[in-house]
Amino acid sequence: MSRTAAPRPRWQRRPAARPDEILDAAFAVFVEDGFARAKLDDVARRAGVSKGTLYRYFDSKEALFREMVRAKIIPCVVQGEELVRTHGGSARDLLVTVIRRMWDTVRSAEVAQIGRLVQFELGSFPELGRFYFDEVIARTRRLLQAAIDRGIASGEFRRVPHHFATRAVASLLVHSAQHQCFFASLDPAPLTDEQVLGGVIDIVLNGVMVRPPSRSKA
Amino acid sequence: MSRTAAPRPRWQRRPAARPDEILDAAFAVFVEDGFARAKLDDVARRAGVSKGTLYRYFDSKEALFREMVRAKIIPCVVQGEELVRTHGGSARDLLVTVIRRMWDTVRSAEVAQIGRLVQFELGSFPELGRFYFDEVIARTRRLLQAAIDRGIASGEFRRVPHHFATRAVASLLVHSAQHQCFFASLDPAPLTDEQVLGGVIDIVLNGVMVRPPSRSKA
DNA sequence: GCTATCTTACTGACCGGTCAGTCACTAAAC
DNA sequence: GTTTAGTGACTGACCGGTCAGTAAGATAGC
Repeated sequence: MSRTAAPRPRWQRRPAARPDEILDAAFAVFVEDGFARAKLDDVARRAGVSKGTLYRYFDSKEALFREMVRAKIIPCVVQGEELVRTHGGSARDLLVTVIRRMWDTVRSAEVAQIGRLVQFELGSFPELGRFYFDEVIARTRRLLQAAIDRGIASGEFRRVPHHFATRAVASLLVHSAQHQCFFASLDPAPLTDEQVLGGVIDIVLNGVMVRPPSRSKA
Repeated sequence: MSRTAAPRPRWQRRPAARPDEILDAAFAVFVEDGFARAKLDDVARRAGVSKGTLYRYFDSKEALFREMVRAKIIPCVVQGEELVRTHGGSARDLLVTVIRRMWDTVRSAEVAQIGRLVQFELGSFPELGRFYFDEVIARTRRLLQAAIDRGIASGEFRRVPHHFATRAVASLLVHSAQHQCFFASLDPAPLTDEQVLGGVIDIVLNGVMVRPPSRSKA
């Protein structure tokens, strides 16, 4: 009678799948609680393994945190670089497209949460700051600057001092997105995502575009 | 012989001064370590009292944190409101002045750190979010909007949709300031504070100012 | 194809350090 | 003498990290 029962072992060996599953679980738990409050028991439970297994794949809680950030954020940067490299239209078109795409990225709860986490944990993990600056901030700046430079070359954009337009775009997008994520629910008159995005594009373009020679309305 | 010695008691009762001293110590420690990692023993030592004394003035670690945020951030908002209320010149002048003043505020390590802390701890302290939105974000927006509205009324500024200019100013300032605080040291080619501030003003004005009727250069 | 053997992925009870919060006590100050 | 600000040793919960043990599943031998 019990011949057919229990063909399923109590657990399975799945060494190839474990690391990603653990990173996903770690993301959820670190985002929820922050590094210090996050419990490895929670990560383990969520990943469907025991705590000991975590230590087979990651050296420590810190190492797990670092790998998690890396795994979640790098693909977003690569995607943006791809877009700039392959886009064909006008510079204005490219910039608007980049901004829209970047908005979708930073507006996602996932990335916004990572940004929040990283900024906070910077003080505790110096090497995390180095990594984040080099691999996320600097690369993002470079891809934005490439889009803007194209517009300067074509005469569509003015040459903003100190390449500040790049930083302005990044600041507006990141900060607005985080605001939408964390404060919109508290706002009695929140803006929609479309309104915010439109606002960012409006401010950026009208600060970046060369003034049309004559456009008086009256 | 020992008649003159030891007139100094081992400790003094100073109930009026303790709360502020404890709040200052709490600020330093919370900023350094974040809420979860901060140790009340450290706060006590820094304030020159014992841990038990903390509990005479504050109900819990959480309460201490909330009161600390309140004590550090509100004066900054009040100062900004004052400025807008009393300023006499043109709207452009007022806006630039507000931006400069606000930059000095958010650029200070103290306020940047509070912002970082608050944003991070939002998830753990719902009522902190409510307080921060109502008493910091909303009030700051209102004072910025007052400055911008003055410019719209006088014809100096265009009417940006959804009052987004207000948000753009705040985002640019806060995010740029935090960037200067936390990442400038990692940047191989950092901008000076003056350059960043100039960049913000440039972007904001050229997105906000009504285009001069004719200013063709050629 | 069936069992014996070996490797190693995985488990989970346990340990030691940490720290928020308590309380019985001390002494400053009126 | 009374009040109460202030002390600091203590406690109990919590959690990162360990490790001896278990069993999955691959491989070898027959």
